[in-house]
Amino acid sequence: MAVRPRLTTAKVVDAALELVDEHGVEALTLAAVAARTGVATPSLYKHVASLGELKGHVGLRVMEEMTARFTDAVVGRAGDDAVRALMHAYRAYVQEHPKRYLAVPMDPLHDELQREAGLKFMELVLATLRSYGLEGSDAIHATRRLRVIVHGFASIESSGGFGLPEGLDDTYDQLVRMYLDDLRGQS
Amino acid sequence: MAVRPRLTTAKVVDAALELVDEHGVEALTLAAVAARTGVATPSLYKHVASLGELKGHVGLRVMEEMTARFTDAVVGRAGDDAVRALMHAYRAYVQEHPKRYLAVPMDPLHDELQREAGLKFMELVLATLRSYGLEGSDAIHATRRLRVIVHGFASIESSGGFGLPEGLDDTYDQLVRMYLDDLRGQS
DNA sequence: GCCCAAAAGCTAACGCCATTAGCCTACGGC
DNA sequence: GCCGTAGGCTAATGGCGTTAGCTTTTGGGC
Repeated sequence: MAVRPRLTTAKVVDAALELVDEHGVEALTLAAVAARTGVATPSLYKHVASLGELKGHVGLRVMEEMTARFTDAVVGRAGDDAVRALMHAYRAYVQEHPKRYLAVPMDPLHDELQREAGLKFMELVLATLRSYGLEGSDAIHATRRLRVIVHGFASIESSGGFGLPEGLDDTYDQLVRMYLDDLRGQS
Repeated sequence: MAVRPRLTTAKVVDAALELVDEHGVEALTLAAVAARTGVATPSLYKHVASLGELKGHVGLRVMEEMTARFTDAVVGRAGDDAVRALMHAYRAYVQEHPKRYLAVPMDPLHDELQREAGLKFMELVLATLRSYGLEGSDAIHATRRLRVIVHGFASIESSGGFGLPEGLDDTYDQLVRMYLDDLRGQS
C-alpha cells in the first residue's frame, strides 16, 4: 500500500514462467529472473522469500491455469463425453507447455502453498466422474486411475520419452478407451 | 593399468547411489561424493567427466538393476501371469528405492550412454507380451500403455503424490486388471 | 506543504558448488 | 633402476543463493 511498486510478486512469477517455458525448470534461477526483470538479484527478495518459494509459486500458477482450462473443457458435458474432454484437454495443455508441466510438483497436497489448488483439481475430477455414481473409495480409486494414466502419459511425452512420436495420438486414444471401458465395469 | 587405483568409476557411482538413496537426487553433488569417498572434489574428475555424466551413470545403473530384477520376475511365466509379475515387480522395486527411481531419466533413448539399457528394457516388455501375438504397431501401443500405467503410478507414489497411502494396493491391482482386460481386448 | 516511516531498490560480502590448471608422487613395465 | 603415467593434491575462477546494511522514493497524516 505504500510506494510505487515497480515490481510485484506476480510479475516476478511471470518472468519465471517465461524462463521455464523457454529453457526448462532447471534454468529457473534468481539471477536469470533478475536479469529479465531489469533488477539486481537481491532485490527479488523483496517479493519472494527464496528460490524454492518462487518455484512453489510457479507450480501453483500452472496448476491453477490447468484447472481453469479443464473446467472449461468439461462444463456442459457428462459421462464418457466429459471424461474424454478432460483427458484430451489435459494432454493438449501439456503439449502446448511441455516444460511448464515439468515444473508442477507431484505432491501438491503436502505443500502449504499448493494444497488448495491440488484439492480443487481433485474435486474437478471427482465432479467429472459424478454421473457414474461411484461411492466412497470407488470414487477415490477411479480418480487415482485417471491421474495415473493422464500424468503417466503427459510426463513421458513432455520429456520426449517416447522413442518416436509416431502414432502417439492412437496410443492416447487407446488409453482413454481403456479407462472408459474399465469405468463402465466389466468383470 | 598403471598405479594402485584407490578409486574407480564404479566406486564413485556406488557412493553417488548411496547419496541418492539417502537424500534424493537433488542432493547428489560432487562435493558430497568426494566427502563420502574420502577424496578431494577435483580428484573425482579422474573418474567422471562432470556431474552431469555422473548422473547419467547413476541412471544407467538403476535401469540395469531394474531390468535384471524384472527379468528374474518374468522368466518361466507367460500371458497374464507374466504381465502381472512384471507390473508388480516394477512397483516393488520403486517402493524399495523411491528416491533412486526419481533419478532415472524418462528419455533414455536420447542419451548415448543409456540408449542400450533403454532398448533392453523395451525388449523385455515386448518379450513379456509375446504370447498375446501382437503384431507391428499393436505391440508398440501395448508396450506404451504398459509403460504409461507403470511409470505413472510409480512416479506419483515415489514422490508421495497420493494424498493418503490408504488402499494404494487396491488401486494398483485395479490398474493391472484394467490393462489385462484391455489387452485381452473387449470391444 | 512538510515530514517521516517504510517499501523497494542498491552494493558488498559470504559460502557453496562445479570446473580448470598445474603440481606431486608412487608405482609397474621395460 | 629408470621413467611415463595414473591418480591423487592445492589453488584459483566464476556462478549461484542468500544476508546485511545502506539509499532513495513516496504517499499519508499533520
